[in-house]
Amino acid sequence: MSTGPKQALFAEFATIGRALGNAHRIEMLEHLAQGERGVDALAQRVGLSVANTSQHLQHLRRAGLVTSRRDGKFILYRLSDDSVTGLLRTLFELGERNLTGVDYVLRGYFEDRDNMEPITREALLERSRSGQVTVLDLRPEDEFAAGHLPGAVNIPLEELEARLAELPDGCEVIAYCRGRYCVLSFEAVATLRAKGIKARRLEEGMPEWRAAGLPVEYV
Amino acid sequence: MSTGPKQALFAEFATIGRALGNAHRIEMLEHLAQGERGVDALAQRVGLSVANTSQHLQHLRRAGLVTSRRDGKFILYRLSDDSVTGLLRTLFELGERNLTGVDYVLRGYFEDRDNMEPITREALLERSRSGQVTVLDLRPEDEFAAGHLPGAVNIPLEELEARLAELPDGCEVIAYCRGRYCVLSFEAVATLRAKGIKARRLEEGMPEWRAAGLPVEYV
DNA sequence: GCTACAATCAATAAGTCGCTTGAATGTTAT
DNA sequence: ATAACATTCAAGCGACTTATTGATTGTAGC
Repeated sequence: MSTGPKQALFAEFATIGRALGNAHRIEMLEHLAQGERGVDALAQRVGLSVANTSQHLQHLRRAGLVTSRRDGKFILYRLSDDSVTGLLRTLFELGERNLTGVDYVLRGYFEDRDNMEPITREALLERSRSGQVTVLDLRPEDEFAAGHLPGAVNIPLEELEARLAELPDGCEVIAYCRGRYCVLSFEAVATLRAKGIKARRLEEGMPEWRAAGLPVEYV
Repeated sequence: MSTGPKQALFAEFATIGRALGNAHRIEMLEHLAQGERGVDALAQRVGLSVANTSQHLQHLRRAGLVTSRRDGKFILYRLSDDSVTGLLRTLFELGERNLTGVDYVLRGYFEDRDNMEPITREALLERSRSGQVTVLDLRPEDEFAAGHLPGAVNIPLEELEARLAELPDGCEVIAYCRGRYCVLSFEAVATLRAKGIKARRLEEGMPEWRAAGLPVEYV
């Protein structure tokens, strides 16, 4: 009926919605939440062609979710705003609460999700003060270098089995990675338990930790 | 590349994004944030055919954003969760900050947005305690009846010019409606000022007021 | 039962999205 | 300059989305 300013505004907001309406783009946002990246690097991580990745990124930019800057040959993209992480988090929480499909996937893939019961940030802080735990970061080295939890050990998931010896004995391992739904830590916990090592997942990942204003280490 | 659980999860979350990726659906959500509605009633308010509205609503339901219940001949839809309002709000804030188009629309339509400078909830609470202001609700009567600001006067926008006499003299009018971007209050402020009445907009609308846990009147 | 009405379904046409391919632009290093 | 590389553009294809139409299901009231 009326096609006034309200419709025009909502049409604008809808472009943000559409930008979030694709699994690849959400995955890209999760990666960019770790730090800025070039197109090629991102393309590799999400397993898409460079041209395709570039188009997705422009889609995200049109929606105001990412910005870019040139650095020599590279064009580096990053989240345009800390609140993008917040938007993603709200999206995830809502999905986990109201979408049956989410629960289905989580249960289907990680049979015993009950045993996977994650530990919260607060609980981790408390327990790490008394030195009872080893904090394990499963992301690639460059993401680890761009900021990680204080005192965390970095072993990228692919190398975990080969480098089990680096983990101190008798300590419970708390694994974390990119975010709430990043699978690295899920797989790590499964691997560790199969080897008889006590392990649990941290509820959330690096961006949420950062967003909560908790200390970040760059060593 | 890998099409693991992460991709499956993100695909689920993307359905929420797609649901938000259409201006009509966002408008529907804003209406449903006022209270539950039948398909026909909603269709009229957003100016779409019933069949089309029904399809949009099913889209929203698939995304877990709305639920429905049967009441006699009617099927009433409502937001499935208070956090949907929160998601919308985050979306709006992000858009207002990062989308040039939003600013363009706001400026283009309401030439002197500076004069429109809205008043915050807190400021309204403070000033209304000393009785200096008239709070004006511009929504249709049924939405007013489903909950409104304490002490508010209800004059639907279409009737405003005819019912100016109902407003007390010498009092500044604070106008509000469905939400941050609902135009009713914008138009009302313009109308009132043209008549020489001091008027300002409340920054946000009913759902945000409710979400903030502030008192709601049902008289 | 039959009628009236609310809502959904099914089929369609026009438009948009997502991915691929190959060419074009822009920057660095030789 | 020229070569090498990162990124973007442009065209094209198949798949999905949106709005319309008319038929269908389900409920209330006679």
